[in-house]
Amino acid sequence: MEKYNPQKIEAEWQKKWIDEDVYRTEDTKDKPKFYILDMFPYPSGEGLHVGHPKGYIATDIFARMKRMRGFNVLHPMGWDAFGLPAENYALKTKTHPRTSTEKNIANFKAQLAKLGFSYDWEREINTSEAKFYKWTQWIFLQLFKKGLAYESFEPINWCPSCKTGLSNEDLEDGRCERCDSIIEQKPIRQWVLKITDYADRMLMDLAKLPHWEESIKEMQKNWIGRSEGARVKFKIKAGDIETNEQIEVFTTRPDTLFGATYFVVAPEHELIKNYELRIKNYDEILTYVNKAKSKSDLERTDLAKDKSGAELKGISVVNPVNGEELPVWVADYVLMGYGTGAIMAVPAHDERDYEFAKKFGLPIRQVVAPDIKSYNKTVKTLEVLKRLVLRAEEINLDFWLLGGLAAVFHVGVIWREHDDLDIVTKDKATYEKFVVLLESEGFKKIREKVIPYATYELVSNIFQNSDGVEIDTGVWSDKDSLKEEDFIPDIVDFDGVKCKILSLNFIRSIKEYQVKTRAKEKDFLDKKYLDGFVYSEKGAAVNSEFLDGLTTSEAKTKMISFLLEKGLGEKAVNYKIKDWVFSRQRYWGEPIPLVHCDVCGIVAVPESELPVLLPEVEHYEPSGTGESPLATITDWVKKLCPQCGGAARRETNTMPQWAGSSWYYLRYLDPNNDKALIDIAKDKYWSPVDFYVGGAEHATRHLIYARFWHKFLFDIGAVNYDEPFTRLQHVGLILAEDGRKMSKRWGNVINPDSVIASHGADAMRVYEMFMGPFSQSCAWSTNGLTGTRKFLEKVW
RNA sequence: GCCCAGGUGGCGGAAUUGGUAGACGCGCGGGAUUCAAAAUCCCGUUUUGGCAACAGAGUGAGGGUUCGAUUCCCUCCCUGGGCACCA
Repeated sequence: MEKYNPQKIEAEWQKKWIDEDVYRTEDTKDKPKFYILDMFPYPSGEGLHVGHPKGYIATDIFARMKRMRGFNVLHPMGWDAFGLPAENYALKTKTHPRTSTEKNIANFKAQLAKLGFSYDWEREINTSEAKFYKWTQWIFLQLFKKGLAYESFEPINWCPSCKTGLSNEDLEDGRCERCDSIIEQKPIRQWVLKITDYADRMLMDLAKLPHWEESIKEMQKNWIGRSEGARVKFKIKAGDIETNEQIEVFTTRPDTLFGATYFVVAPEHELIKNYELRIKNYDEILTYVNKAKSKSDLERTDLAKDKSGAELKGISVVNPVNGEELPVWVADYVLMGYGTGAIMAVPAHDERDYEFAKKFGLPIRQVVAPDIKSYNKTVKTLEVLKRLVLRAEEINLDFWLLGGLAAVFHVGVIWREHDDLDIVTKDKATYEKFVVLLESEGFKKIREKVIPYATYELVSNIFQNSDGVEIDTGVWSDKDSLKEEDFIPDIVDFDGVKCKILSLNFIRSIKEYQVKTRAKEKDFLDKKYLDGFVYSEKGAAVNSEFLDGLTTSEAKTKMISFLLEKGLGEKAVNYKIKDWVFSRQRYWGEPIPLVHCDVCGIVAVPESELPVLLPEVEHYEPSGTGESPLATITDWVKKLCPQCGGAARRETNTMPQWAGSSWYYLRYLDPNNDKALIDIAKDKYWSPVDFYVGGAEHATRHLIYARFWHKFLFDIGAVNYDEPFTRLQHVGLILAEDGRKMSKRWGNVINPDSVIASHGADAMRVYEMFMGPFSQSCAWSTNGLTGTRKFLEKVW
């Protein structure tokens, strides 16, 4: 027999696939659909290294399996083609970004082709092509019309090296994610998208995504950063006179209001300016404020540094709960960007306040004591088993198959309480109702349809509780493939009700037992609240008049209703996420389709005039003045106002690189539509994306932005579903053989082309799937690659 | 500091309804083939004792539940990732 020769085999078949156009995807509706997507790459000049295709290999295997199982599979690829590297390259070489991008795309495509992927290239997209970004601009206009895009002059993150404003998501440790420069706060005219309006929904709807990785959902949760508490109003006193002015704080611990001993505002807080004449030491305060403002965020938020601040002499505030007068301080440990930029300080129960109080000799008053009872808590443990169930979607019930010792089958009802975890009913009446139902109609069908998927390992499921022996008589499957997304397409029709067969987890038993006091609280109890020990946990209220003796959560509720009654506060929710700074003062991006008119103000470019084409320029350099290079093209900037016809100017800022990627997955469904974003009927069939694979570094950028835009598109009726990606899997990095990141700098990059030449594409594909847990980063090993090649030779 | 994920041979790593721990691959040892080497094929390979049969120990550490724990629960340690003066 001929020797295994991958180079020959692979070339032969890849040619055949192209000649016969086998991977063209039609919009036929006679098969169930499956949309499987890779995060599309930025076509860099470096080309692919072996790490890039890992995710593509996985999705390709999955797509092929789904096709063989009878699904109509959509598996497209495209290019995230706007962005800084092409622009920086243009600055250096005067090559137009479009030229270098096109070259890079051709290179990427050739490299991908050799790996034998089954993409439908008819649906290829490129975010920098006018026929694509026309619709990116269209989405922006819809956001603008709904008041979700606004112009702002507030200080924002500014990268002095890239000479552009950046969003919070674009920072890493206070540095520019691209060039590592330290970020400054600079007031720049900018466009901002109101992502905060969607914060709550983006958080709540994470619950709709059981097939997303926990770690990514967790990151998004933290990024959105919802906290519940109260807004409390403090009256301002100037000298001895109580004014009618009030100042608000946000707190998550309204129960500690009796422990407030002073009050702090951020250096940027308007109180300072407004009370200039009342503050006796205004010069001193101004010096402090200016010093704070001149620091970068990185310096200001450095945890290691000492607390600093100054007292605003001549003014004070009144604690609404006991009328106590509190001194007001300014300190840079309070941030203007969170809550109201002012806090009530409770040094006994907050580490930062404690540190500050110690340094400046402010009083400390305990109002929470650890509650021994609440730390000897009862813990519940669940025992979870997998069951075969019949799911009747029409009547929203699951039927639980029971196999008695005599192999007689009954059906029980499962109350659907959560998505994956259901509790078997103990209600006998309901249970018997369904037994009757079954006995009257077709045991036989259930036997025929269900039994092939079931096993009867009764012996291995005899359990003994402390109560005695219990025999589990359920019918379950030993087939792991019975996951919800992989339901067996067989439908059992019983008593006119159609049921799917699938396997579900359910709680078999709940055990309770006592847990001893945790070490942390025990330390505290032993010390009996000694000085030098901050207690920021829950407990019982003390020294708090009407709250005394209540647990922390009871005290919170009571305090909030007290404040509400007095009109001095209310329940409130706060988020960490900030609005999305959406404009960039750079060239290679989508022009923002707006016009500035002296008479009408800011006017949208009419949709019929889209796309606003990115004009050619002579110089790509960002001006550094807060305007993009487009501002220098006077002919282009000049534009008649669409509303009044008078003289006006185009907006010259461009969109960030995240704009195109926030919706590109939709365009694959209908890439050539020039009448609409996409045909809503095609969206109905193909959406949402069933399986999405890409790097975890996008958890709080691309994946937040895309969910935001998608929900917006859902709200304006442009799409049918309110979440874009059903299942998300992140792919781990491939490190170089020396354990470092693959990089030109280290000279340790492995090129897929040379691997394919030496071992073949199949060996590389098998090896990359075999390296270890898919989502973990892992070092390349030539020995391992050789192993898979030998394995393939044995198969051959 | 807080949140999340993880910790199994010389190495990458299998083992999820709680039921034979170490699949598969790499490496290593031995053998076959060869004049010799490479490649290939076969056998062995957690560890301790033993010529062997076999016996003991063993999934980061300690405890718990169970007839039975890599798997469930608690406490602690370590590694990786994320967030961080977020009130």
